[in-house]
Amino acid sequence: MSTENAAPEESAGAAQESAAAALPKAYDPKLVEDAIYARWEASGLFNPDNLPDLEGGKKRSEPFTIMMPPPNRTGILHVGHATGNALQDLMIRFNRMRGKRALWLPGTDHAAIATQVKVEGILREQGMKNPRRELGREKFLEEVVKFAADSGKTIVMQTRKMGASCDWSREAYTFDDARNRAVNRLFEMMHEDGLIERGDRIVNWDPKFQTTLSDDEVEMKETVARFLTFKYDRDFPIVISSTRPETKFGDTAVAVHPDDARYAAFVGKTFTPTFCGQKLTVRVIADREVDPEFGTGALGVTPAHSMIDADMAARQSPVLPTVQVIGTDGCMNDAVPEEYRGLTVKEARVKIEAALQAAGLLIAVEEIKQNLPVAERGGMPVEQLPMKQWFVRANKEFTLRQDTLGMWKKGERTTLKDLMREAVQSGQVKIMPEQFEKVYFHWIDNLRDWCISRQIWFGHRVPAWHRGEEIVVGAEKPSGDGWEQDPDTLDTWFSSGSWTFSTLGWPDKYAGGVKEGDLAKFHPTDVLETGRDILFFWIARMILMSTYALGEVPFKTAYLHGLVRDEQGRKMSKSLGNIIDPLVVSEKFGTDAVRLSLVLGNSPGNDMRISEEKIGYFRNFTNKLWNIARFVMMSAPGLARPSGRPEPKTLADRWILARLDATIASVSDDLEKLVLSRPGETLRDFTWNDLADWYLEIAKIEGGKDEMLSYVLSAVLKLWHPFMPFVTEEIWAHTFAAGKDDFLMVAEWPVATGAVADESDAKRFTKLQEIVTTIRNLRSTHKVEPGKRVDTYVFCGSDDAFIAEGELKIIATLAKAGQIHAAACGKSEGMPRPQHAASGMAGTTEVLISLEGLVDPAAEKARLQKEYDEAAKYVEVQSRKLDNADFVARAPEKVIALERQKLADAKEKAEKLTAQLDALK
RNA sequence: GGACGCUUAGCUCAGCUGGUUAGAGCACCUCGUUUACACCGAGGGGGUCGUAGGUUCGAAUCCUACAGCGUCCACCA
Repeated sequence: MSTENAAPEESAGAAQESAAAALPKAYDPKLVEDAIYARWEASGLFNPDNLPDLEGGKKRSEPFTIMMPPPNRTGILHVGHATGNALQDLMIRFNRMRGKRALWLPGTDHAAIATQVKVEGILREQGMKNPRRELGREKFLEEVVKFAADSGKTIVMQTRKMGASCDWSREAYTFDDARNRAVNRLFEMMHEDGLIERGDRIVNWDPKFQTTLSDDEVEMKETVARFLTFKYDRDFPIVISSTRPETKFGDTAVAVHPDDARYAAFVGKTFTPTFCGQKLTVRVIADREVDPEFGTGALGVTPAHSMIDADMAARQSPVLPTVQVIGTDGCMNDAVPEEYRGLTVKEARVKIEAALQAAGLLIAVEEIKQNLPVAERGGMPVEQLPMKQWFVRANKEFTLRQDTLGMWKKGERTTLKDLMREAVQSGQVKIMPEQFEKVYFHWIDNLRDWCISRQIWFGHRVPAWHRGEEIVVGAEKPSGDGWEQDPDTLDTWFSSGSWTFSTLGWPDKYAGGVKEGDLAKFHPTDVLETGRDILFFWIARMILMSTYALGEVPFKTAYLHGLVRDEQGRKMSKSLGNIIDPLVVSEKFGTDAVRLSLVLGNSPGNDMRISEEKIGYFRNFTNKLWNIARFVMMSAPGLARPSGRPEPKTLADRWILARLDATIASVSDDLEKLVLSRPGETLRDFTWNDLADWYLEIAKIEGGKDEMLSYVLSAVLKLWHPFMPFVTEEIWAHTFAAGKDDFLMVAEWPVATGAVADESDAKRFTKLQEIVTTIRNLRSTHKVEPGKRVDTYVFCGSDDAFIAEGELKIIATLAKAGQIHAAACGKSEGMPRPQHAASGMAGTTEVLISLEGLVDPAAEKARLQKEYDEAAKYVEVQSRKLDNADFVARAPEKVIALERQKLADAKEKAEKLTAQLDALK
């Protein structure tokens, strides 16, 4: 890794110069990105097992692991994926350069229902009416598998385009054989522990896609509903209300509040009213959940079609019977009178209202706002139906297995809910941003049993076998004849819940509670970075699965990014036409620019806005860095890979090294803490302001900067690499790379070497900048011709650092001053003041430029007067503050000293401005 | 109904545990073809930090209430 003894300096320099000249003036990402990615991939360095030892031969020991949230194989990557990729690659590349064994494991998600729905849609567009029926299970699945395969390929290609340094040799798919073994094993274990059971419960049913849904897949949509107040029949003594009269055929009770005097006499009695031609058996029950203020204070209880009613029914003794009146097709079933059978719920609702009206039973109709449960996917209404399904029991007590790792005590009684809660409460899993932990706990508190069986075809088949009434759980078909595998598939989140450990070899690499291979090396993972919208769907379920199966958390930190919105803050959607396709903008502006625009200004949990304008800004920045490199290559003929920190020769050298050190320290510290936006901003400020605008300009003046420029540029490239890998790697190849196989990607992260500029250096440099700015300002306001050099006089204030000859030359050049007359504090007596001059203040330093005739004396006077007024006002404010006895008595010594200094400076400034004003007369 | 978050320059946002004469980028105005960069450089204008109280020597920063916006959860049959 040493280049010190390369070619003789001169020829190396010449080569460099011509190389720089050969570089185009503008960086063109299109020409280099694909080739760079191909070289990275070919190097094998994405695989942590191939990473080189550290300097001094030290082995990499500490792992750093991220599991890529597998994108759904439903199409193409969107800007949300690109955001995740940029953030994860940033963390991975930083930690790789820091010397860790960095593993970023990629993959894709079969996404069961989402993919099947997508393919059904495509087949319908192609003319099929009912693809599932027309094709049959086997043929239909072939179509889905084919689609998923294509989609998977596209996604992997797109992930490469984004520059993701993930280990493709370990790529996983949620629906491959290894993941299937994990799913089956988990199902068996949980079944053995009584945590998975088959039961008759009320489930969410999607009549359109003909499948159950979990609670999290159901959303509430506000709608206007007709709220009917009526009686079942003339003789029934209680008036009830409902927005869904069609379900009343399934009523088995009327519930009232136990303290409601109006109905107390009826409680416990059973009636047999006839509702729209159907004889009901209705018990009047008391339940504290009933709100006596709402409606009539009495409600018809329909245990078959409402989870809440079902809960109420279960609390009764004896338990209320369940009468199902709606079928899986979303239509009234045979349990209702003939005239209603086969009607959709909507049709039945209208018909019943009319019937009640005709019979004189309808007392009132009111339009009310109501939240209707609809499918998260598709938006169609969801029915609650009683069905026999498989459930994960969140509240069931069980005994922790003996072969878990013992982060939780083996053999103890617990519940899945408690495991999920404790993982975060104990601090073993940290959620960023922290406020999401509350949301997480709240979700756990409200969690019901999780229905995991789905009636769709694409997915992991439930590992259970039926023969008549017999059921056997297991991946293998039981011996004997007549066994049929359960036709249902598992909720896609059941399989993705095991993502962090199934991808590392579980269960094969987990014998008797001992982790082996990758599982031992990389689990628990370090960070799980994903969108905040899947906190419940996925984060919570991974914690559940991992703590249950391994007794170990899946990751130490869950980092949740917000939604990416358009520049007006709207969600991106096809219908709005405001979608930003990461690949399209990468093509236009370069991948690095896209990545920067997704990382800078992005804080965990908060939505962020993105626009082409913003990406364009970062494209400009990549070009800026490119040109900084071009400049360094041209102006430093001895450019070479630095072996250590060079010896600074001038004030500017000491200053830039100190600034670089501070930048390295701050950027490293932030990235360690997973603060990802601020370090990018810190770096940008350093690169653009300190380095390009000041140091490089000074380097042109001072010269002899080969070592300094080599050192600073190489550090800057390393610091930027995790943020914008392509342009930095490309520059590296043209500058410091020892050969084709020497990648910046595995260069070691810079270390702050300790401040080299003391406080007086920093102060002197700041003063230099202020003086330059003041002169430029004077020239600009007095419209001095651009090329014209004017004599300049600088009178340092009482607190100013001495300005040396070398610095005067810098000031003169940067500010295009002519001769500079300068005097340090207390040495200005002999120095002449110009006759005709424009004057200004750089802090307490007076700056005058000699002018033949002022452009506008009145304007100049007004300008100085304004400046004086501000200074005078500040003097007043500060004086008042320091005259305040309470302030002087209570504020800390340091603050008081600081305020005194500010007052003194302001006074000095005001005095000098007074003199300047006088001189104008 | 409950919880959480946001409200700082025309726009997008920084301002960590209270002490800056309140910052950046974009946009805007003026000037500039100086051999890294016009995907650039130099200079400039622009904010009583949502409102009202409170704590404090001192509040954009802490507390309370209110308003507006947003998100999540629950859901009254």
